[in-house]
Amino acid sequence: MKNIIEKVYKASVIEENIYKFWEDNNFFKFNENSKKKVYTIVLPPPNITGALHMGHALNFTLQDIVARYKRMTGYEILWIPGTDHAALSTEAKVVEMLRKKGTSKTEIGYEKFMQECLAWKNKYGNKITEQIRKLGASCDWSLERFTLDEGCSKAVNEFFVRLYNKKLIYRGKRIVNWCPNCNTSISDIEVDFKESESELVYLKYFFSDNNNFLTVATTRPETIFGDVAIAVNPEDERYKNFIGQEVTVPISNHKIKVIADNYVDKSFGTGVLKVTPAHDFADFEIGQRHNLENINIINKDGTLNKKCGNYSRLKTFEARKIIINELESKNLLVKREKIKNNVGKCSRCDCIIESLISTQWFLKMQSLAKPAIKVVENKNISFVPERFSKIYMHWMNNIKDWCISRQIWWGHRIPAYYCKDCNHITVSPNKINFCEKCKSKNISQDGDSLDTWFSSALWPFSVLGWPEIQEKFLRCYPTDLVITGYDIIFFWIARMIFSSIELTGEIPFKNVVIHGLVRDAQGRKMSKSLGNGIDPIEIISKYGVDALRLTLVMGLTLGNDTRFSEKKIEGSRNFINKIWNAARFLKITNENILPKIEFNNLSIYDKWMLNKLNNTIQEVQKNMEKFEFGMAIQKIYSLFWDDFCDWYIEFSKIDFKNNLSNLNTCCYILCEILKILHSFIPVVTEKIWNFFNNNALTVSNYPEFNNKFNYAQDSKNVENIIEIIHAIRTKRNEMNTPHNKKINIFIATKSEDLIIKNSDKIKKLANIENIYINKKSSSDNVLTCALEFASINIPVGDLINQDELNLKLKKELEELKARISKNENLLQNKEFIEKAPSSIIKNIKNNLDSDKKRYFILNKKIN
RNA sequence: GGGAGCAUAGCUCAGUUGGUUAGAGCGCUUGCUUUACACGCAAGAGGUCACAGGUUCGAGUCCUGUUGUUCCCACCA
Repeated sequence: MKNIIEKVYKASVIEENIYKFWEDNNFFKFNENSKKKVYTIVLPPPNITGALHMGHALNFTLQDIVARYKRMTGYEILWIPGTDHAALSTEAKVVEMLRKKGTSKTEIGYEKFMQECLAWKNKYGNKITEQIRKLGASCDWSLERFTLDEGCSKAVNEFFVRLYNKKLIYRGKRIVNWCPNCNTSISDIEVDFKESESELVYLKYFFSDNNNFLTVATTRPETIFGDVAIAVNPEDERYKNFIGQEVTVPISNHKIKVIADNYVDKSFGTGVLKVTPAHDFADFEIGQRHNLENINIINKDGTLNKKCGNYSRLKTFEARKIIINELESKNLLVKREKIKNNVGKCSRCDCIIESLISTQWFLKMQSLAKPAIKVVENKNISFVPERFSKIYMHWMNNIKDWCISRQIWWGHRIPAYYCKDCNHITVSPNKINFCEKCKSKNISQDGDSLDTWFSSALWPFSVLGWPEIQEKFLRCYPTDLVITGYDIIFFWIARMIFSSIELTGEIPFKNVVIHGLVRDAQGRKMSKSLGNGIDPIEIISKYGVDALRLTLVMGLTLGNDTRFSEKKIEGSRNFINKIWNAARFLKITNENILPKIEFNNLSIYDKWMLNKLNNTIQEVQKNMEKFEFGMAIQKIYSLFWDDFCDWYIEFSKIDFKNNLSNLNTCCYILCEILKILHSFIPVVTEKIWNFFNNNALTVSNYPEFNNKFNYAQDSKNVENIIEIIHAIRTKRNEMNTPHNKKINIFIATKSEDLIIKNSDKIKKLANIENIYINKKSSSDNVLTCALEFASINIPVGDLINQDELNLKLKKELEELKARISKNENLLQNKEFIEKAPSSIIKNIKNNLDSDKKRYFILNKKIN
């Protein structure tokens, strides 16, 4: 064995086998017959486009930490993996691929195109599921799903039909966001408003019956062809008299009326607004209010249409420049000025969004939002951190109808059929071949597909077999947890909530845990355009998945962004190597070592360590229940490194020699720490566990807090020994005496017994030749260290600069003095004594006593 | 325009319901091949907790305001 365990932990070699070991043994498989309580986690299915990024790594790490923790604390875990068909993104990728091959989607046709997309899914979807495994995610692969598989499609159709029948889904000709590049409508939340430099141009609209004109300011002069009115605020004294009069649109020369509408801001521009209902959401509403015509002047490819005369076929932004020139040359321009305004861009391709009128399917939101607000208000669903519920609430309270149809092929085809004979629309979950009204066979299915989030919204229950109500659904729904980034609260979380309430009558999950973004070392968002993305899979092959997971979760605060850097991951790797070596040390010390507490043979050091472990288990468990992962791992880290390695193993080494009983206890403690570490760093812990156990760590039981490990007095004694050793080491350093040089010390103490009994430890860890207890040092030239229960004197030769030392002592004395008087004042303060809890008062009294003792000794020494 | 987050050591960040002398990792200084680990060990330096008020016996933590910064939402053409 000695030769087998490498001195440095080699992650890549070991990781390959461990996940396979878990999977082959079905450890992550949901057991329907289990009597355990079920804990269900909703896994956010990654897109099948591209590879997993750092955000996924964080997301899966957090989910897996919970899954493994819950599994070890006795739950039956249901965690169903899957992928999302990512309608628009995938279609764009496949279209691009076809373009490179010299063909196109229209050329190959619908069926063939869908096959191409499916081929893409099979290729890249599998790559992604492999990567999820690499991240160590302990999900049940036998239940893997895809948002476009048969079951999900069935759920989607059912959803559509039910809501259509309730008149919550409707088809209408309305203004929508149109991406000329993706060539489809998109929903409001897929538009990002970005500040950009624009030009505000002031145009003259002449009155029909005189030579006066009104000046209108606009950033989009090319849309004048679609003007149907100009609007002023009814309260605006400047323009009151013009309301109802007729003006001529410049260049276009069609006549429109001046109308009054409260929407118009008197202070912006000239206070006169041109109304173009077909190409502006606000104008659309004005148009509705005043019963105005919608003149669509923009084609779906972002060019002006034939209503624009000479300007037709030009891109809107090209036409704009030329129109401004023409206006200028015809003296129809008053002025131009640079302004900053928000321009809507497509969140997927960053192309400028056109607003235009189009026939689309919409989901009516008002009535769906109400119960979705209530369940969060009532805390049936809790957001962690809490503040995200406010963001959710605000959005839900101001929600608008959701445009759910997309002019693309890859996705769930809209289950609506149009009758060419009677114009009736039949909406059906199954394919039909005749009109439900006139029975004509002359029907065709809607060519559009549904927004990808329409199917994601059903994910928590569609993966449980809904619309059929199966045993699994009854047992596992509502689910317990979903973890996701704050960037998809609206896209996904909100939509799952209202869909679930509407369709199942239940909330989809009880807890929504929100994490932030993973940024680069400089705090920048990782992005393709910046080229600063770090591939988690590359990091895994270099440092191992445990190191990656540890880095992502160390110091993490939920909801806040976190930075990832090479430096950080080195630290994590070092920690993992430390665990590896501690285990290696125990194993090579005695091959027959077993994780077993030898209660008859416990030293005070064992008891001290068990006591610490026990307390940490309790604290960590509290943190885990509250999803405080960063805090939990911090405590385990410190327990392992600072307490277990730096003190406990070092103490134990002295007793080890051939004492297997002592080693076994040490091994037991290590294995308990492995258990609480396992959910964070599953691979290395499983591997090490394997040194000492025949079973699998991943299905072992999480340790529980136990009062029998409350060894208060022994622990206190060990703390005192540690304090002595630490004090000596510090003094040694002040004396410039290296650790490898033995020294003698004199200790004055009332705890003579304790020190005698543990002198071997003190001698070893502080490298002492002789300890003289309660004897006077022959030399007067000594360094003094005053502890609460002992005073240590170290004889020194002429090695030491006495002045420097006195300076230090004086500084310490000053500090002591200040603290003593502060605490004395505090204890004399009546209000403090009355109001402060007794434990605080007691602590202050204790501190005061020990400070006074130290002060006394040091003061004596210095004078 | 509305809302939210952040501001703590040189850097990156923790800090749970207010409670002794505010923590970690990295970096830095000094020393060390001490029977696992130099991806290590030991010791150390380094902080008016952004600023100004307030509540309280007691404030990094609660309240009000200010400044800086990041983000989200919103139809200023």
